[in-house]
Amino acid sequence: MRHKKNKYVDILKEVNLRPTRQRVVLVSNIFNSGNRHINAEKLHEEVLFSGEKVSLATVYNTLNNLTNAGLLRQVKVNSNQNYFDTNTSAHHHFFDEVNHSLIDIPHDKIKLKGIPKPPINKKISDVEIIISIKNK
Amino acid sequence: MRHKKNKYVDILKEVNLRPTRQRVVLVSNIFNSGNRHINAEKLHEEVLFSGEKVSLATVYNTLNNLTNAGLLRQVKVNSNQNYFDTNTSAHHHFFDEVNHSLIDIPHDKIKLKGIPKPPINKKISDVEIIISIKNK
DNA sequence: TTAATAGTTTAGAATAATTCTAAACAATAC
DNA sequence: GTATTGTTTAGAATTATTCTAAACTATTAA
Repeated sequence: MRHKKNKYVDILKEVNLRPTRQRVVLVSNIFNSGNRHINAEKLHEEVLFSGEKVSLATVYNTLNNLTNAGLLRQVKVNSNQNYFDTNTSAHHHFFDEVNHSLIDIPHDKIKLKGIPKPPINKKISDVEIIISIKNK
Repeated sequence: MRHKKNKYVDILKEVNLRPTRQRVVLVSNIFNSGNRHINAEKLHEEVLFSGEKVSLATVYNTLNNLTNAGLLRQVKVNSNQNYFDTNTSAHHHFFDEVNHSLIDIPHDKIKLKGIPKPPINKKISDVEIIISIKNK
């Protein structure tokens, strides 16, 4: 049973993060179910519920680690909590103001025309479209 | 000298907010210099610096009052603090990641095509484009 | 005008998300 | 295996913001 292949261990190794028990647990939780938008508190609850003991500080650390490693991306919306998106490629979002959930919009679905030049000595690092939605 | 006309008193009256000393001070600070993007802490400093005594709680209250009255609009960016924009009409923003400042982009400068339909029973309440910029 | 009332301001406490600290612990390299 | 280095943890600290309730002030009605 030694040398069992573990996808999540490999993910962590690839970005030079030690595959500790906590990180493997978190990474598997985050990445085992398609694209997700999650916040620290919610992820912590999920992990605790699944029976693993991980502190909230570690959840924050790991989310930040993964973001810095390029495996996650932060999405800033009109909510107190920070959301982390498993989809790190260019795309946009619906933001549901009622239940604070995010829905991906594929990048090429929306065509943008006329993006102005940034001020001198500045360059564009990101273009985000957030479409807020509420109940009819 | 009674009945001196005061633009800022009128602004407050129009939205049914009592023109108290503090509110008049804040409103004149906010609106006397073209379009601005400001946060509570900064506004508080400015007002104190100008010699007026207003508590930070009142700054927060007033910013929220004015936002609810439709005289300000919140802009959510990747910063800890909330920014309030004196331009409440539809438009977009550059967000300077280095010095956390916002720059307006006129609404009709950018053409959007292909905005997807929101999920059933939801309607779009807002479309925001935030173009993050950093130093070259 | 003045008194009553209804809304506002304030200091300071409370809250909530997040980060920090430093001691205990665990993964990796040798 | 052991040393080294990185990680986790509980709890404290920090930061932005809101809340509380007492003092105060603008407005209303007389």
